[in-house]
Amino acid sequence: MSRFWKPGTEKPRLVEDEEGGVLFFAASQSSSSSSGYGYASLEKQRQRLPVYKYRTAILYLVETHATTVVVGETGSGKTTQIPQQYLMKRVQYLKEAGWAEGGRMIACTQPRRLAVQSVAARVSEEMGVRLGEEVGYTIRFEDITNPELTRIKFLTDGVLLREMMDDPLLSKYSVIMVDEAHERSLSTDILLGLLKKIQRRRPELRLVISSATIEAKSMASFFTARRHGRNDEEHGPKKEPAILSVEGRGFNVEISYVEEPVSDYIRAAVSTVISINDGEPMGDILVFLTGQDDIDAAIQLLTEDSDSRKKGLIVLPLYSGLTRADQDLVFTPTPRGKRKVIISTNIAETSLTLEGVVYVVDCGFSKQVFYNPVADIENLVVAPISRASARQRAGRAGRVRPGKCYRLYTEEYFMNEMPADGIPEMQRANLVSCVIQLKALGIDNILGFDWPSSPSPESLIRALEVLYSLGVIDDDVKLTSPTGFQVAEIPLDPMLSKMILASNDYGCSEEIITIAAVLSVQSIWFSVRGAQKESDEAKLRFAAAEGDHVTFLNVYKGFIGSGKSSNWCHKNHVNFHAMKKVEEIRQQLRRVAQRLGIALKSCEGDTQVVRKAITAGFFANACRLEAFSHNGMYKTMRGSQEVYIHPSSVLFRVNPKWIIFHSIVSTDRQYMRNVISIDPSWLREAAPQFYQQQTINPRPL
DNA sequence: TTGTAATCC
Repeated sequence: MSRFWKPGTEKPRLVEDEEGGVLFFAASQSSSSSSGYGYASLEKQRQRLPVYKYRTAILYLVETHATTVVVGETGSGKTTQIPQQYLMKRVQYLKEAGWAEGGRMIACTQPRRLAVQSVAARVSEEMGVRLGEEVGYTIRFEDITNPELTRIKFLTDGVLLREMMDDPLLSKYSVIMVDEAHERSLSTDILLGLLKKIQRRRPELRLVISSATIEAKSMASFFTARRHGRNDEEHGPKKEPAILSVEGRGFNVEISYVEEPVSDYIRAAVSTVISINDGEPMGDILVFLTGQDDIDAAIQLLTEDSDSRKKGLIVLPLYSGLTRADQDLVFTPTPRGKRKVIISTNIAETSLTLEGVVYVVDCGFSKQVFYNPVADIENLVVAPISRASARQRAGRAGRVRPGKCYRLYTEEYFMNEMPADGIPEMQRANLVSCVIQLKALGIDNILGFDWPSSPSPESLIRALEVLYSLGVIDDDVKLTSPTGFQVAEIPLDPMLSKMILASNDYGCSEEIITIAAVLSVQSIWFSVRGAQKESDEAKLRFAAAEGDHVTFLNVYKGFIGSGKSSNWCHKNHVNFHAMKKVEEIRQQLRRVAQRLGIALKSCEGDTQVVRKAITAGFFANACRLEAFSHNGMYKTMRGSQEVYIHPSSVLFRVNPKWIIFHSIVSTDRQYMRNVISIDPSWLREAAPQFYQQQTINPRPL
């Protein structure tokens, strides 16, 4: 298809930069107003967005380049504007050219569900169409699109990856925009690698990669073909990616650093808040700490300070584990004469935007997961953030007017020691799900896959080992049929998927699907700090001697028996919202299971078959109680690691001889969460090649 | 005798 750019119309100024990319500089000097939108019409608001000025450039670049990297801060309007500007031009062109519409859609991916919903709503409003018609969205459990009408579709990158299993070339789409690519989430990175492959097969496909930082350069070089073919513009797009820089809408943020490194960032954060309150004009304060413990400690210190109480500080915590009602408190407008202090985890860095923040206090750390492929254990550790994160945090102060950011580390540290970019999740995560997804898409050479950032070979090999032991891949590292394909089809971790497949043989698919759904939510228990005692007592009402998984079945049964009552949940310290989510996941899994030919069947209380099915998926997590152990020490069958049952488990202090755990949290010890007792003979039944006879019999000490 | 950074299908 030829491009629609028409010579003679307004032409963007393009400048070749030193690396062969195309950099577009602002065509107009007129500054767009950045202040609040007031009562301006939507169209007026839109014209104020920086990206509006660049629309012809964007259209031109996308038409003439296979890949366009758009760099722009949040708020530049690139997410909402690029898809619709592009669509309108394209539809107009196709009409003018007398062509029927190709029927292909524009996809725009986001890492988070909430972003998908809000951006789709915004764009449909701007275009004056009903959501779900020309503009729609798809997230898990929600498909608000119409196959006949939808032209722009917003979706999570996870959903787009799932769509590839049915349509590997994503042939439904003519343009795919990957937003927030700089966040480098696992699914974004997988998607980028796959899109690069698709591009070779579909030269007419256009990619727009949107990134917030100077990471644009590495994105562009990733999408640059290794061997440069002839760039024949008459017959196709340029292979070299274009880079388009869109100015941001934010205000200046004045940065200050501490002169000496601080030894206690919580105390430092609190005293910074107090001095802002004493010496700076009105405006809310956002403090970045690492987790709930830090936040509670800081709030404690702040409320002890009688001065801050007197001076009308409203102190609010913010983290994902809070209830929605508590989270919503941070969005309520600050009363006149008062000042809000929001003490938050990383959730305020990317996932939600707080209006009214003028001051940011940044401790320089966040909690991050690191996967150890040798031990096959994920650790959550407090680690230094990157300079990119630090800039993102600072930017949160400049959304309504010029702001200030107080960094609780030295400028020297920022310049010389702080890493420029964070480590992509791909290099920190367990890759079992990622590898099976690629396998299902026919990527044979996983180790040689062209990743945006290569994961460690150790992690890949560990993932392949796990999949091999599950019987999901064979000796030739190919997906087995039907098991491998079925496991890939189920939207869960492969060990959970295998457990569901096995439940068919044991006649307990209804129970196992419930268990899989419960294990997919954070926690079904409602926990209030300081009220563990009541919570523990409530838990005992459901406790099963077999372990936590069977306990979940009892809770689920009670929940259904109550008519899914929130009151029942409240009385039993069960999290109603978590149970609603369990129901949703459960319904989806039942549909998938039926599609795979799994009979939906209940074992009517036979907990032995339930535990056997669990063993079929989680045999690698078997542990044996150490002989003569007085403190409940277990050792993993694989690797002989010291592990303990988590005190929140119903089997805590019960210490059955043989158990299987679902996951490990490592703090001062390695604690197993969600454990179930088993008979060791089931291990050989589930995985004969994994458990040789001799490893199960206790060795002489 | 204890903890839950943030996401997603």
